[in-house]
Amino acid sequence: MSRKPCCVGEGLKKGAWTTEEDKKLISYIYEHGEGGWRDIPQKAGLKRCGKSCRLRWTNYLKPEIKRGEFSSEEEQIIIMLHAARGNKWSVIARHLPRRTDNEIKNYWNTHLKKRLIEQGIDPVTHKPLGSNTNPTATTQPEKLHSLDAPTSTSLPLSSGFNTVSKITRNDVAPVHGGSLSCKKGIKKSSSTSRLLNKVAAKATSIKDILSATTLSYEPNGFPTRNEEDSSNALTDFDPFSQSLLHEVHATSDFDMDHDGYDFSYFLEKLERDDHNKEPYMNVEYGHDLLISDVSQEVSSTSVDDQDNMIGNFEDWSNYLLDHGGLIYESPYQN
DNA sequence: AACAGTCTCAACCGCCTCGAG
DNA sequence: TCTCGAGGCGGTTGAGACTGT
Repeated sequence: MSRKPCCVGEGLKKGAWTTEEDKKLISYIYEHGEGGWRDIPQKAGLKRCGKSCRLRWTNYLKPEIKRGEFSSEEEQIIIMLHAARGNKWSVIARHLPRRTDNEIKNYWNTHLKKRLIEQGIDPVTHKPLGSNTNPTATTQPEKLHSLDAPTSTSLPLSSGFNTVSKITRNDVAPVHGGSLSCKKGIKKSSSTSRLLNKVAAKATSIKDILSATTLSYEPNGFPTRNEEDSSNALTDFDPFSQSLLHEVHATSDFDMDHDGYDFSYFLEKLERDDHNKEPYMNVEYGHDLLISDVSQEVSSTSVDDQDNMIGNFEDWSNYLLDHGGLIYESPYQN
């Protein structure tokens, strides 16, 4: 017994939405609010199925959606979260204010995945491609960590990171076929390790990010317009402002051309901490690094969950800040 | 200019989850 | 407890844009 498909109906239109249809949908939702998607097409005078209306609204028309090119910080947060959670686009989207899961998914599939491959990193496992046999997957361990990090980065098999290594773009053999292009404004990516350091530097602003994007809504589903508070945050807020970037660049010697990929060390530390039951960050690899309990995944409206996420973010950033010397010093750097 | 190959991303599809009755 | 429908989610598709020859 199979369920009747949602979008079965005579004369229902498919394909690209027209401006006129958009106007009708926006107008209806502005007046009546979101919800009751099944009834919206008829009430709004649209020959679309409710699901199509919902997708069009949530992925494209919703006023708070941020469109346009992803910043390098957004890119790297995606990479990091993908490493932690896999293709959980909706979970990743919750950590990227004003981005939709669909947009993130598309961006991953068309840009980031290729770039990781180009760098010799398996986009599924986030391990070096062919790590068991690839001699380039090992580098001088003494160069990897300036603190008391172990010189070996091997992990137990169960961790899924048994052969994690530090690699640089210069280390990576050309991808088979070698024609992965970076089109349309794609910048050379920086490494996840730099991401972690950058995010750590910014992590103290995460509360601001979250609070700035905690919007109140009118009954019609649109953000409350209040010049004094959250609406300013909505329209003006840029979680990756140039001033922040400037600070980060100043402290991390940001260099797009010489990248490491030492996220693995971070994960290794998590693994060790978990085994040792160290209190300050008790999460396992495979759990959300920001939201340690899957059952507590963030609801965008839950204060408790948000606090929980902030707490995890702080733990995470503290870890990174405590290991500020993690940045891999590439032997190829000048 | 024309064509073919490639890329991008909006939109669709089908399954899953959750809550109401 | 079960059924059903709404909404959510991740994978996939295909039209149009872009690029190379």
